[in-house]
Formats: sequence, C-alpha cells, structure tokens
Amino acid sequence: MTSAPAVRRRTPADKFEDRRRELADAALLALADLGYARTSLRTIAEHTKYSHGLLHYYFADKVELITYCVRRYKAACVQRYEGGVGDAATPGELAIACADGLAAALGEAPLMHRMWYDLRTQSLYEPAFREDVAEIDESLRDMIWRNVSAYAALAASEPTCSPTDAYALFDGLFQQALLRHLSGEESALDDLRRGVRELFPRLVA
Amino acid sequence: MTSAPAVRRRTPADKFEDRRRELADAALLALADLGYARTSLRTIAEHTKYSHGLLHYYFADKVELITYCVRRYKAACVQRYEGGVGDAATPGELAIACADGLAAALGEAPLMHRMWYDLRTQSLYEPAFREDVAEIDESLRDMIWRNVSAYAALAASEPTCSPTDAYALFDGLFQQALLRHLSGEESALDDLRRGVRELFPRLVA
DNA sequence: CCGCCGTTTGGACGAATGTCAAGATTTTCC
DNA sequence: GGAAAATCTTGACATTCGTCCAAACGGCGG
Repeated sequence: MTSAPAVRRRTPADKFEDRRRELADAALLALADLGYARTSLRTIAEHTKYSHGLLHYYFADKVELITYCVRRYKAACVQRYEGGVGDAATPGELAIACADGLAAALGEAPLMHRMWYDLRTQSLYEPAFREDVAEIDESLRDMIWRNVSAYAALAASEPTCSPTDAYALFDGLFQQALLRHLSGEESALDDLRRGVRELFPRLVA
Repeated sequence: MTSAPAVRRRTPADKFEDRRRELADAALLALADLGYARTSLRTIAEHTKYSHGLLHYYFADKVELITYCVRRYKAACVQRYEGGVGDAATPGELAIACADGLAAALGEAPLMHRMWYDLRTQSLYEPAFREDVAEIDESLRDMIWRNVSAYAALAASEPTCSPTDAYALFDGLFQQALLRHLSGEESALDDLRRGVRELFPRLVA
C-alpha cells in the first residue's frame, strides 16, 4: 500500500499531522515565492528535505495540499491578529496603533500578503478553495470590526457602516499599499498609515 | 520564415494589428473563463477559428500576448468609464449615478472584473505585466477621482483624501462585492450600491 | 535476529505545456 | 497568370506537470 492509511497512528504524539503541517509550511513558502500559477508539487518538494513523491503520501492531490495550506495560513493569521486592540486610551491612539500594526504587517511580510491576495483570487476559479478563503476573510473582517467598534466606543459614538463595508475599505487601502510597496514606492507604507488613521473618523458619527 | 516580418505591411489598412486585436480579444475571453493560471495558448486558440501555431506568428511568446491583452483590456476599460460623471445636479444624484454605474459594471461582466483582479495580482509575480497594470490602475484612479471631485464641487466642499486613497477605498468595496457576488450572495450588488453611495460624503468636508 | 509496518525514495507514466519549423494555402502585386 | 510575400496549418520537440507504483529504508516488538 502506498496510500495514506485510513486509520491513523496509535502513537500519542501524532507525527502524521505534524508532517502535514511541516510540508504545508514549506508549500506556503513556495507559494509566497512564486504564486499559485507557478508553484508545482516538485517546486514545493524542493522547499523541503523530502522528495516529491512524499507529498502524495500525506495529501491526496494538489488541491487538498493547497487547501490545507490555506487553512494553515488562516491559523497563523488569526493568531497574529487576535491580540490587537489592546490598551488605547483615546480614539487617536487606537487609530495610530491600528495603522502602525497594519503597516508593520505589510512591511514585514509583503510576500505573504501577496500570496493571500493571490489565493483569494484563485478561490474565484477553484471552488474547492472558496470555503476556506471565505472563513479567513470573515476573521479578517471581524478583526477590523473590533477595531472600528473600539474606536467608536472611545470616541463616544457609533459606527456608521457595516462590518463588511469597514473591512472592504480597510482591505482596499491595504491592498493598494501592497501593490505600491512591491512596485518599489517608498511612500507606500507611510501613505497606508496615514490612510488608515484618517479612515477611522470617517466611519463613526 | 515563420516569424513575423520585421518590416510591416504597406497595405494602408493594417491587417496585422487587426488580427492581433482579434486574437487578444479571444484570449481575453479565455482568461475571463479560466483565469491566468489555467489558460494555455492552445485553449486560447480554441476560442478562435485559427490553430495554436498562429499565436506565435503574431506574438513572440505568451508573455507578450498576455501583455497585449492587458493593454487591450485597458483600452476597453477607459473607453467605458470616460463617459461617466455626466449631468448630476446634486451630490446625492451623482453618488447614486456612480453607485449604479459601478454595480451595473459588476453585474454585467463579473468575470471580466475577476480577470482584472487576477491579472493585477499576477503582475506582482510577473514584472512584465507591472507597467501596463499600473497604467490601468492609474486610469481607474483618475476615473474615481473625477467622481469624487465632482461630488465635492456639487456639495460646495473639498475632498479630504488623496486620489490614491479614494481609489483604494472604492476599489475595496468593489472587489469585496465581486467576491460576494460570485459566491452567490444575492445582496452583494445592492450592498455595493449602498456602500458607494455612503462613501462619497465620507470623503469630503 | 527476523518480520512487520509506517515511511520515504526515485523513477515511470501519460497528458499538457511553450516553442519552433516545414510545408500548405492565401493574398498581393507586376 | 505567375512569382513573391504574407498568412495559416500541422506536426514535432523538449520540458514539465500531476499522479502513481515498486522497491528500499528504518525503527520496534516478537
């Protein structure tokens, strides 16, 4: 038998899932480097210490691997952002903290965010990705909404838009900043900070 | 000789460019259907009445073909939007007109816009696309800015954000609406209309 | 020590890819 | 009408893709 066993290990520490995670992390690095269209299973294997055949021992096919990658990306993503709002005393402080956080996220790992937008677009062509991508989008929307709600509370007012719209607006700023940042525009990060800071007061009343 | 002649025709009506356009239009249909990652030269040829070999008579390689497609898409794009602002008498009318226009554009050709976002993301991986994509982005930004400026004028006020930010915000709404529309959410178009209408007053003071 | 079982390798496959070239066909021009 | 140029088809090429398989590896209980 070369296919993955149906009933999994009795060993307490589940090495099987660990290896899946390890392979998926390598695949994420490859995806960040090359993008979905240019990433093959062999390229992914080159990012690991294993051979290409192993991928089909841990994943049924390419779609299952990429899907697992998307889910894994989400795990890292929500963990990173669930900290968040924190201890801002004034609306202005919160807006600055959020702006700095988003700009830092973009500046530190632009290729990861490029990959996210790539995968999100691919989900429009590959229905198998759609559900997981939608889940990530929702968690990002919630993250944004927590910030907008907290800002409104500190400003003793109420949000004037829906969570969906708030996320769309912030995401638009972020994506445009990513495009400009990767095109070499020096001011992209600063403009993103300013744009985010100025966006908050537009969304409450 | 199988390569395209270096010195082009003396015939007044340049059939060469016409055929390039014809092939590029077919390629755009294929791209809209399948997305960049899944579109091969042979599938493009299947969208035409010619054979796959002809593509290399009119285009040096795949990148040049896709690049030409992007430029062609831009031509159709700016032509479509250069109408625009038109004859709104009040700020509210203009906002509604713009909102209806964007929602109609999304509703009538969602696959074309899906392709645009796909190509824009691919430009982050394929530098050959970057310049043309940036040009399209600029023309879209200008289109948005004309609307925001006109809105501010009708409202007897001034825009409070940069053209770049205005475009990023509108684009965020549009892209999120596209995602939801293609996922089958019935309310996506209406939400886009409302989101756009409400966005205008947030951007002036 | 052997044999078992989960793991890993490396090669093979058929299909699909981008590219190219040789020939057939059509158009153009004298 | 016939030669030359432009256009188009067809088939081939090397490569790469996803997938699969037979064999080898490795640790552990008997």
